[in-house]
Amino acid sequence: MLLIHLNTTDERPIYTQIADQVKFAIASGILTPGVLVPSVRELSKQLVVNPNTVARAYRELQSQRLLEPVRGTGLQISESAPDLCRTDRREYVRRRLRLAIEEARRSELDPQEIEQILREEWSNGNGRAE
Amino acid sequence: MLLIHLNTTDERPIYTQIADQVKFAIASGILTPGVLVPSVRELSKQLVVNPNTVARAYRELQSQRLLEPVRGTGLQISESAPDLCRTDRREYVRRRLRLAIEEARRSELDPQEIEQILREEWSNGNGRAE
Amino acid sequence: MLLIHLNTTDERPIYTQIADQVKFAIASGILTPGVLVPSVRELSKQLVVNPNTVARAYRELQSQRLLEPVRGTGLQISESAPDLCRTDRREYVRRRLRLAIEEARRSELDPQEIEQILREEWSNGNGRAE
Amino acid sequence: MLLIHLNTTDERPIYTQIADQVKFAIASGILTPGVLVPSVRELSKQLVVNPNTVARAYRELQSQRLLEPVRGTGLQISESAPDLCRTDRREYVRRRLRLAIEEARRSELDPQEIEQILREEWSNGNGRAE
DNA sequence: GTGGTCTAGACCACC
DNA sequence: GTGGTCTAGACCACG
Repeated sequence: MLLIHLNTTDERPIYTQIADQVKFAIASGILTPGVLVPSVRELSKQLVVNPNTVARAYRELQSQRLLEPVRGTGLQISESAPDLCRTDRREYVRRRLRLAIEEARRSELDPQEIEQILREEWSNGNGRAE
Repeated sequence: MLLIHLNTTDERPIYTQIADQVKFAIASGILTPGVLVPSVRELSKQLVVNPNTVARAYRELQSQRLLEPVRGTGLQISESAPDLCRTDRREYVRRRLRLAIEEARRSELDPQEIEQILREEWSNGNGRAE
Repeated sequence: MLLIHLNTTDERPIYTQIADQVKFAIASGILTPGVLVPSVRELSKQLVVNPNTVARAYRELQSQRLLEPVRGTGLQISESAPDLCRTDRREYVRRRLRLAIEEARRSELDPQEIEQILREEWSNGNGRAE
Repeated sequence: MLLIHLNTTDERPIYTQIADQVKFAIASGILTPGVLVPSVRELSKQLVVNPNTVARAYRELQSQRLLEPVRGTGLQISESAPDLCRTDRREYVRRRLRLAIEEARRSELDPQEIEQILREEWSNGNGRAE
């Protein structure tokens, strides 16, 4: 069962949030090759979201060869998806962290203070659920 | 002299880029209370941007009590601006880092790997001139 | 249904009149949390003003956390809006009255005479339908 | 000696503030017919204000027949000024108070609460020197 | 000269 | 359909 959590206050578009979480589910083995993702209508109902939004997320995933259509049945995880997602994921995480760190440096805040913040924020979340 | 650089590839709106750079200039002491910011028309000419866009940036800064109008003369840095900007900046940096870290966690990548990436990215930039 | 009336003789800008009337509507319970305000285009058509003017009014309300965007859908009254508007309204009324009274004092008119005027003007309006 | 206090945070234009205070000074007998008001240059220096601003205030006062030019000498208080100002002043004060009260009513705040605020604000200032 | 308001209209992302 | 961004240009009040 695929669990997706949307954050409407997040500035990122909803379709991106959906696509990213599908990718994470693939990378972590929750979704494996051959498994069908929920139908657009079903997922849109579950997430209380416009069907177009889910369709767009799936479209993105198809264009990245992570989902492939099975005629008359739905969309399934592709054979190559796990590999693609695992490397993607690492690069993605690295890139986001790098951007945040670069911006922190550009703010001309004292580097020691930045390091302090980094330490705090990293340890903050460790050990808690969600 | 206030130097503002617009990044057209940056996804953030122009007025935000302007406002943020004014804030950084205040936080780092380049702009001090009582100093007039460049006039809307002047800055818009310098940045090759519509005057309305600059005006909007300045309006945001006014609503945050960082700029105050001197009638018929222009907009000046408020007395309280430096304090506000310094704490703002810290909060801003912290928030960006926290969001990136939270997303990294959500990716279900191995925490040790995340920490490794964090270390690498942080030390990467240190020691180099930007 | 939200009814907004613009007063062209009022010296206050149109966007302020719009924003204030939305606030009053929230304070008096005509608009409740979760309700969508009329779309920018619709209200601008109804009021025969430029869409940008309505958008600006809504932007002010957003920056005061009274409206929040529902992406692709519109702007809704925030959960905290009623409380904010009710206290705001009281402060607003108080401020206007204080300013008028202060100016009356500064006029060096006999205080007894001012009090007399205050009484008259206050009782004048009571009991009549506006 | 004419004492004028400008409030730069007041939303009213400076030239209006100057003109009004001259009127109050006439109404209260500080300035009497035949007395010369300070020259534009002198008053502008004293108030740290653009000479144009003082000139405009004086222009308004002349157009209301409160000041009259004495060739080669300056502007003097007119014979009829005190009467004009005294009635003006009462009407002015009354009008400002009425407008504030009307707006308070329009806010649909509970009338009892408005009366409460009125009482508080009125008694607040009594007894203190400003 | 300054900022503020408003109009008109284009283009974009999102749902 | 929705709001958001940006441009272009007119007009106003203030100093």
